[in-house]
Amino acid sequence: MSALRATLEAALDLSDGETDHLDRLHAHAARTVSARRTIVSQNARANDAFVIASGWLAEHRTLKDGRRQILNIRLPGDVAGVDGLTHCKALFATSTLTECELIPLPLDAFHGLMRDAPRIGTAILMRTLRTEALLREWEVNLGRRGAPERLAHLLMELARRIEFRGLGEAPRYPMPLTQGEIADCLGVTPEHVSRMLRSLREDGVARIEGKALIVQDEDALTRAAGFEPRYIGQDGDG
Amino acid sequence: MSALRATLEAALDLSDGETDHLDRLHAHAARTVSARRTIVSQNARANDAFVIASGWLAEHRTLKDGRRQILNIRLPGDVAGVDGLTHCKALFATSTLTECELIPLPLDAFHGLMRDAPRIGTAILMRTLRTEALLREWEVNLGRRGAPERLAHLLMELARRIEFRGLGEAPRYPMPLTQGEIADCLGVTPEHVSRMLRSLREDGVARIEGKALIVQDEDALTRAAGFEPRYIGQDGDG
DNA sequence: CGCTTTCTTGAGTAGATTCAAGTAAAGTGG
DNA sequence: CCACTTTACTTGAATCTACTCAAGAAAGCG
Repeated sequence: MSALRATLEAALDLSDGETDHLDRLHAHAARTVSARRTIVSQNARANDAFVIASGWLAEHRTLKDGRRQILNIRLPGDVAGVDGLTHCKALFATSTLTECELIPLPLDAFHGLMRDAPRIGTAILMRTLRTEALLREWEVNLGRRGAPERLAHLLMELARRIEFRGLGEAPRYPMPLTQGEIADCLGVTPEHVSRMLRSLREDGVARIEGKALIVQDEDALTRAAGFEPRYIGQDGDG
Repeated sequence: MSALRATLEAALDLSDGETDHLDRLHAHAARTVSARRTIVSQNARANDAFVIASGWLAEHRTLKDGRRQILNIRLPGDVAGVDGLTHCKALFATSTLTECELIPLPLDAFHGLMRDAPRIGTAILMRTLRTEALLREWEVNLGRRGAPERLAHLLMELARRIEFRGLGEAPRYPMPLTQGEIADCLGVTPEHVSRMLRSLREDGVARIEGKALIVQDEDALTRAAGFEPRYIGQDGDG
């Protein structure tokens, strides 16, 4: 509960009636899901959106021949699955990357919410829309940056988003992704990710150890990424 | 006016008060913009969203060294620039690909709209959110498909969207993009686009002639694209 | 018509893949 | 806690895709 309410209150200054509506939205108890489980399958009909209380999610799509692209990483505080409002069938799958605590928001309750507390509905939609900024950055990454640049960019983006939410601090950030999953974010092979990480490690720029990312030389990583962080933060991150 | 109102009426069944609000939104006259002009620059503050009455727009982002990625193509009937509501500065540029007639929707009027006619505001936001489905498909395209597959996929997507809006019919569709622009959609070089188009032409699959795309063998093109059209249409296109 | 932009085509190159083999790490069940 | 199984990671060599550079042809535009 608090996660979503806190975000919305920062933007809106809610009335009592509105907080009531909001509380009714997450009548359901938080659901704990273990790592690497699929919450919503491609083409399935979703019944709930989720507020992520803890843990990481990935939105991804798999082609018929097995190639997979991760479209977006969702961190604690994000609202995932709002697309269920606008599409009958999920165009992409949503899976846990770590164990997650998810607070379900029943999608059918949204319609009532739009009627009875439109400011909240609008705020959630606009918040979701803000999040989509990340997708465009990923498009640039996939389309117009070379693989090492893409990797550096992904690492910087995650570090910034983690910092912004107070989930970690320089130089050490949580990093639950496997190299295979990183490969699926970047559109490259896992072998290539391994080679690129070795190069970053040997150059003393950054390393992944255990489930942590250690950024040893942030300037170098920023340069390697051509990172322009405008799209993270109040104005960009969701 | 009619473009947006027609779309919304299909979904909503508007009251008189609501159509009034909608009409007030486009108090301003349609603006004609010639081809290859930038409507909104990267990092600029936008004052209006736009309903595209006619013409094609591209959303794109340019890196410091000049590499450019087209993020999305917008066709007549689309609403562009709603992201101005959620971001102070534009994270990407918006430019005309052809001469366009654009109906400005002042962004500051949106806030009143959300208060006074929330159903309309919500409908516009949800419509925008639906459009974002295309971005995810582009991510898959850029990340996990080879260049010829990507090209075929782009052509199929455009053909379907054009058909869906009644702007063209098989086997001949409007195609105002230059090969350089296609390259910027696909994340490849213009030379490579030229080569791939030659190959499609020589195989009798599809050709671009003048400013038209002629799909000679739709099955072959669909196969070449690995095209899965679920994301176009009522449930996906915006 | 001349000028610019767009397109075409070729040859050589670089970046990332594939395939293959082996090592390390993380779970699982006794 | 250990042996076993599985998954994740590493590294190398050969291959292929798409890029770069270069130069010329065609198509638009004033």
